[in-house]
Amino acid sequence: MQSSTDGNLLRGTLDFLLLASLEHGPLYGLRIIQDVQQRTGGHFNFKEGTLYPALHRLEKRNLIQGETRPSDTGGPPRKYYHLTPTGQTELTRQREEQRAHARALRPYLELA
Amino acid sequence: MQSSTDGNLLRGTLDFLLLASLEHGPLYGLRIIQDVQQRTGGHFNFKEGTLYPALHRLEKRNLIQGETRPSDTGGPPRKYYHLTPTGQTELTRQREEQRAHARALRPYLELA
DNA sequence: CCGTACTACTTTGCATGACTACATAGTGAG
DNA sequence: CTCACTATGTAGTCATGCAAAGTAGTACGG
Repeated sequence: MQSSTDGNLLRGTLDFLLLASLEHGPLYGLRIIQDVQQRTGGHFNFKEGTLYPALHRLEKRNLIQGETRPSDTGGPPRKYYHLTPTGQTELTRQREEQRAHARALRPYLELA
Repeated sequence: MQSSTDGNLLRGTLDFLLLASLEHGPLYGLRIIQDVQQRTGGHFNFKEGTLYPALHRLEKRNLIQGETRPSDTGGPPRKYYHLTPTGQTELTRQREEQRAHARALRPYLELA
């Protein structure tokens, strides 16, 4: 499991997080996990069994594309993923969807 | 399907919406759907096949409790659900969880 | 070389839960 | 009796997050 989130809350957000992580340049798998952890103050920390299937899913949908490169710090080669044009479009769409979701939820979060 | 939301986004939010709907007094199933629709400006509108199993799930966890009452407008009897003390506690917990989720997501929603 | 450690990616199997579609039933009108 | 409307219920399907285990590549100590 992850530290802070119920798995159900990650659903429908994971793909968005991955796409958004690649928005400013290619990253490889394990690096994405660290990236998301940092940017969310440790809130999201999923494991490889969550990450890699998701990446493959996105690649199959042609939203991202992977490219294997040798590691520069020693270690096995890394698979760097970058957004495709379709992926960028989808990211924009999902960002708006996330915003709408947050907006719709707001009345339920205020007050007790 | 629903109009605005991807089903995955509803996951982990549905139970919270239901609990929150009952916070200010008992409601019956179909009425909850209308209630949520209204309070979210039509964003969430799930169907009976989504609602009832969720209600049963919550009742099995003793977070809500149902009570059948005759309809006051004609029609079949209605099952009014109300929060149990445990349910109220759980609602508070989930509300904080939702807030944390929204907070963690914020950096990804800003800017392009 | 060999064993160990670390990094990186992959896969299997499972459990959860939203959705579609359909089923059941109470009530009142005509 | 039949039709329409309301209300609750459920079976089957599908997507997907997760734990756990496996496979490699690289470097280093001996």
